[in-house]
Amino acid sequence: MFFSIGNFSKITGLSIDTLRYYEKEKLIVPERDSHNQRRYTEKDKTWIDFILRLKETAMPIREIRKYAKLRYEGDQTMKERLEMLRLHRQSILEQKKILEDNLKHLDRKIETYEKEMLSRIK
Amino acid sequence: MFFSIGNFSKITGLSIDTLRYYEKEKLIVPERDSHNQRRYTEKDKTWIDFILRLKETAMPIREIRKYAKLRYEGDQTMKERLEMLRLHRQSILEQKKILEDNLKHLDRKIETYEKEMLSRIK
DNA sequence: ATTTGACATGGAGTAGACTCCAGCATCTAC
DNA sequence: GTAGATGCTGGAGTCTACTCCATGTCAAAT
Repeated sequence: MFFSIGNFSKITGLSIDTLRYYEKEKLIVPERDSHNQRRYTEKDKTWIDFILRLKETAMPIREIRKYAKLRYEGDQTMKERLEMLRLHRQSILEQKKILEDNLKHLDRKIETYEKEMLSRIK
Repeated sequence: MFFSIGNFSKITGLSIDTLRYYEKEKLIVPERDSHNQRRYTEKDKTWIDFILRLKETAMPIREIRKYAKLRYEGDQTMKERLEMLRLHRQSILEQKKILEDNLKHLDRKIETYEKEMLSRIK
């Protein structure tokens, strides 16, 4: 089964322009049919879902491109990719820590505000 | 005690240009001395630390400006600010959830990769 | 008295990640 | 056989958040 760029846009939620931009940046490079139109596959769907996860965890396109390059090079780059994933895992843990720290701080601030509001009513 | 923009830059870790940019965006507007030079205070330090926390939790400058405006308007805007903080708290929880979900997924992927690597050695 | 250093302003430039557009090809429906 | 939908390319434009630059003021050091 293949998807045209329009359909792939719908199932991924990415705009057609974004898909073409990602292709220009070599993140995802679909095959072309006899009329030079893009044919995205199920595999492309799996791949873009992972790309989106990398984006959600703040990986810049430059870095995703590095990973994509390895991936398109095939199995012999597995070790290198695994290394990238391990590093990225660390980055996610750090992002989580920052959020948690800020959440704690925010909760204290909200509490202070609430007390202040109460004392104002009295 | 006052800080010149140079000193304030050092203690906040923000560049002088960024501080001036934040002022243009009305995030933090320090007093001026008789020579029109900026005089940042301890309060400004506390305030910018909070701004940085908002930035770390992905609040755009546009939104921080809204909060800053309320804050500069004084105590009567407290309720509104509290409401903003509560909403922002929700946003942090959502960001955390996304990270956690992605971490779980990444961990499974790493495991798969590791198994694949092992089976390759055999 | 002049050089140096920190500060000021207004405006231009940059990086990243899209987003939009003009001009052209192809397929389908009427 | 023409209109409309969909696709293609190359390149320009947009938005956010800075970052850099030219020009100018002022005070302290030499």
